[in-house]
Amino acid sequence: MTHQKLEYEAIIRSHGGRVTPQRVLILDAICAGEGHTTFGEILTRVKLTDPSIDRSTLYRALDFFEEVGLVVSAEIGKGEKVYEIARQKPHHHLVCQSCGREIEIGQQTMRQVFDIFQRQHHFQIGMKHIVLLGLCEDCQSGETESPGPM
Amino acid sequence: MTHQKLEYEAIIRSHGGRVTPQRVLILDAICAGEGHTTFGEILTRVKLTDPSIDRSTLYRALDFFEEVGLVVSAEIGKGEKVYEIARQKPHHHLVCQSCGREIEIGQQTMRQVFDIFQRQHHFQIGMKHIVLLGLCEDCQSGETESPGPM
DNA sequence: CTTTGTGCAAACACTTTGCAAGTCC
DNA sequence: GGACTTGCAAAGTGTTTGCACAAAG
Repeated sequence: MTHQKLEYEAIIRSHGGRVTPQRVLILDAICAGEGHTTFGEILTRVKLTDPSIDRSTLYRALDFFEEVGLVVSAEIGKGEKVYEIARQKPHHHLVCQSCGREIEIGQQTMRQVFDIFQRQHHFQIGMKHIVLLGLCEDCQSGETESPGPM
Repeated sequence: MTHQKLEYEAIIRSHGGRVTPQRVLILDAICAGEGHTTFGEILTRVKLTDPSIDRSTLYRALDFFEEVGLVVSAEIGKGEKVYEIARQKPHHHLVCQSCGREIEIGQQTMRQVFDIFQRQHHFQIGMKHIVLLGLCEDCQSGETESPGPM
């Protein structure tokens, strides 16, 4: 984790941002939470080291980290938002049954989907390449537009 | 929709609840929103007919409807909650690659998943029976437990 | 007539914003 | 020193709660 910190700093700086002790602390706190971590968890963890850190600082830092791609967030049930360090992962696709177009599903998206199954069925998806069929944005209007039961 | 109203009333009453014009209006408003409807949409629709209905009434009504199973809600991105009338739909499964166990994915779960693809890729999943492979709750601990990249 | 539901207003919780002081580079 | 960040406090949003009155059964 330590040598990665250098990379964080480079990314932060390359976006015109500054490396402050608060931000480092926050990143550490997110790392500390294996996988997804909630806002509250991060705040608690951060406050252990520096109780003077304000909620607004955390909000702003998380926004910034997401913006520069250091952190990804995903919504999980009950309005809870979870954060985690971004990294490269397997790909998944959406394929349009009408025009054949292939769309790569983003990391964030798949994370959200997997989290749902994990939370609601305690099931860990193991597929490294999922393909889901349906209609892409363009074909949704052109197609039969069947609004029937999902 | 009209003859279903009788069923709603029966369900409401069977739970010791009362059928008020407000509740009927709210149910109608949810029905009117083909599929998922947000809190705001429901409120707007309801207020068209009766502007005196209060937000708190809507919150309480939705809670009640969910409690008695008349309505299901699903979280979609950004803390938005969507509501819809509960009913039977196509099934999807999770299949354990270790023990072969088959788990049916709940309506709510799949709704959430589909909403994610819709929102983030504007893609409408058209599959009537999706099967996802992975590890079920029991096998997650027994198996290799590879915590590696997703 | 009893119990439940509604509307209103106040209370809460969570997030965002403005700004002066502090800090990074 | 200049630009970016922080902490604090205030303002927004969205949701919940207390209570007297109204309505359903």
